[in-house]
Amino acid sequence: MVTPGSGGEPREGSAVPERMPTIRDVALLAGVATSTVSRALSKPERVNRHTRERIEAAAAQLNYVPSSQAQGLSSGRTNAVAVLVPDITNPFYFDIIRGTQHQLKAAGYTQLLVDTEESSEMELEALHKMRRSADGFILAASRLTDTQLAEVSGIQPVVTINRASASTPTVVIDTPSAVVQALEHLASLGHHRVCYVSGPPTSWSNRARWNVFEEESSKRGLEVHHIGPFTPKTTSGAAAADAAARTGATACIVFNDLLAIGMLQRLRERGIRVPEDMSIVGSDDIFGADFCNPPLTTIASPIEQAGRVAVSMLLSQLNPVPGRSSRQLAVMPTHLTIRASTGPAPA
Amino acid sequence: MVTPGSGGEPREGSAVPERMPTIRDVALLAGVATSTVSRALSKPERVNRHTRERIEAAAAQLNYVPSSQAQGLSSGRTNAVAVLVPDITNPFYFDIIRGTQHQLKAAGYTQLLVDTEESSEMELEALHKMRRSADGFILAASRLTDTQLAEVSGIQPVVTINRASASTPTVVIDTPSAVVQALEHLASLGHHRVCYVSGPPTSWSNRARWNVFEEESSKRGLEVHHIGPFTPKTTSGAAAADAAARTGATACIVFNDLLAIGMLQRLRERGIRVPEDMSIVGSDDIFGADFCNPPLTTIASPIEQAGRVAVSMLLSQLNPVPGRSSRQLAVMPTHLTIRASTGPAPA
DNA sequence: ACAGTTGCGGCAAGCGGTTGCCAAAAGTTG
DNA sequence: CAACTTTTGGCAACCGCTTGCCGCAACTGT
Repeated sequence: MVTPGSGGEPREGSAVPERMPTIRDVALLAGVATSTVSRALSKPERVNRHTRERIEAAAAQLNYVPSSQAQGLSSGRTNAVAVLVPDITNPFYFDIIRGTQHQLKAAGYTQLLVDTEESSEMELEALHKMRRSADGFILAASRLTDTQLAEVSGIQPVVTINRASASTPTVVIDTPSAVVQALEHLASLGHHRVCYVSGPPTSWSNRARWNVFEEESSKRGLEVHHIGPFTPKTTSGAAAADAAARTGATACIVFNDLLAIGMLQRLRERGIRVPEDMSIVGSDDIFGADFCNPPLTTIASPIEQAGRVAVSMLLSQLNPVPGRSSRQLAVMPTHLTIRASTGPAPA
Repeated sequence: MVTPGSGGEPREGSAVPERMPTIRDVALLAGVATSTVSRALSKPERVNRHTRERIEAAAAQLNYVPSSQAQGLSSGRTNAVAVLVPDITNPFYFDIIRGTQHQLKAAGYTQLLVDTEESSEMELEALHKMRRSADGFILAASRLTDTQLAEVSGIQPVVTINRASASTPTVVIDTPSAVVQALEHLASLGHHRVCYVSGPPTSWSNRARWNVFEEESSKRGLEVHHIGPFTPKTTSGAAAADAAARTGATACIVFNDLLAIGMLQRLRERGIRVPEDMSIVGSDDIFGADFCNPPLTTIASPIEQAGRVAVSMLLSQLNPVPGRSSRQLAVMPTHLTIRASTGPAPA
């Protein structure tokens, strides 16, 4: 229709559906059975070296790539791992994604990335729909209840990140202990009225941080305030900043950097100086925390590493070593990174 | 071994390998043949409504989810699209990933995310290894040569982003035209000596920007400088800043925001004021460009939308509508977002 | 030289769907 | 009411690969 040329030459820019070589083609070329090819490629020791080399040559010549689909069908494993994050938008998760991606690739797995949009329903749905296409799941900051989580992890291999639970292997980032550091830091700067700026109520780590905050603050005799919840986005920072200013607190520990950065912007607009009038501590040390204005004092977390560890834990669950039982909990250390958003309490 | 309890109750936290329901189970329960189930689920009109409802009920009851593997095996499509980006670390690609992810999910596709680490070899390798597991590819800022690209896109459906090529459908972000705007902006502020801070030499968009920059600068009688190439990361900003300062230029247009933000930091360290002593224009308007110090004037691009459009183009290539031939080129508009990093030329 | 191992490769039965083809059932028409 | 068309559902052959089982041949020890 387009070009009535002789013999249907491939149109430029469109895929030629030329049949891909199969294991059969390789077997034929190498003069062996398909089973031998399969073994030569996956369990090299199961096949004579000479035969194997012939097969490898044939495979190379044909440019053969096994179909992971077919492989999966018969072997029952997909060699893929799904990573579910509440919000792809959030730089925090990007570091996680980067970590998982890296480690998964190294182990020969494919990463299936899913954005659950902070919704436990979507999370469950993905978990359900993908159970056939992934060997395991990594849930970053899962919004699931304990019950749901237990149920899910009874059905398929799961590792959670920043969501402790008895039923599931977990890697948690130890922000609570750094909250203590942050509080000490603020106290030593002379702050007496401190405020916790809360993130999503469904977030386990938010609850964990608040608990420590409250406990430690009162232990130190500080006047404690609590505002929120706020959506953990820079855009919610304005509301958070206003609310924080109203409490009369001179220092805030904020659920995460995103929110903290948003607050910084708003405070600046309102002429509230940071740190002279108010100190701000964020959490996560995401991309941007070092170059915002002022640079943010924050609870630095090895986020990417957390992603990596999560993958390791999942993989050791998928391919268990008979002797050693796989680790159920990894705690990633954190520390306070002090930059310019914290300073002495106003006189 | 762990608990010698009676009858191997599932160990907490480990997956129970309970067999998943297959299409056969559904067929049995509904009292029809598997073929009918298959059809009821994929081509509803091909089956009597009453039968279909019975099948749907059975499927729901069994909690049946078709195995995408098996589906793919027989149908030849995987319902997955691979997205290759040069560097997951780079916020620019976050936005692309977000866009593709969104659109792919809406179309019922799975996204396979791959980091090619700025290497054309890894890109080719991924393209090759995954050709069985993905129906198509989206190459963001591909590092491939025209020849390689042509070859690849002759074999499989590909859409590129920010990498124009005759052989492949492409969505380009029209930064060049915004470079003109930026240049005008700078000229109107009285700048006469301008510098282009170059990104990776393998980047098509870098070349495109430089070409326009050079042409338009000289057309306007500006003294043009060129420094680089630099790796597009904030850490390269220091070197870039130093080099830029040495040229004597009063304004820089920088390959991307990452690099620009890095320069901002370095300039500040060196006591070179932005914009009083030097104006900086970035490109992309990534996360962070609005809250760095000073906020960055930049060429804003609808990055996420570019990702979405790329997916649309790919999908229309995968499922062609007989009548209409699919679009080969989409140009995304850009505009200059003026913030605080540009100002009048120093006297 | 003989029975017992061991190494290596082939056979064939799936894995869980899809789909071309066919036949029975149902609906149409003159 | 017979002949014809249209629905509708079943049969069975794959899709490409893995794997349990088997048998042959070469090797071992006595």
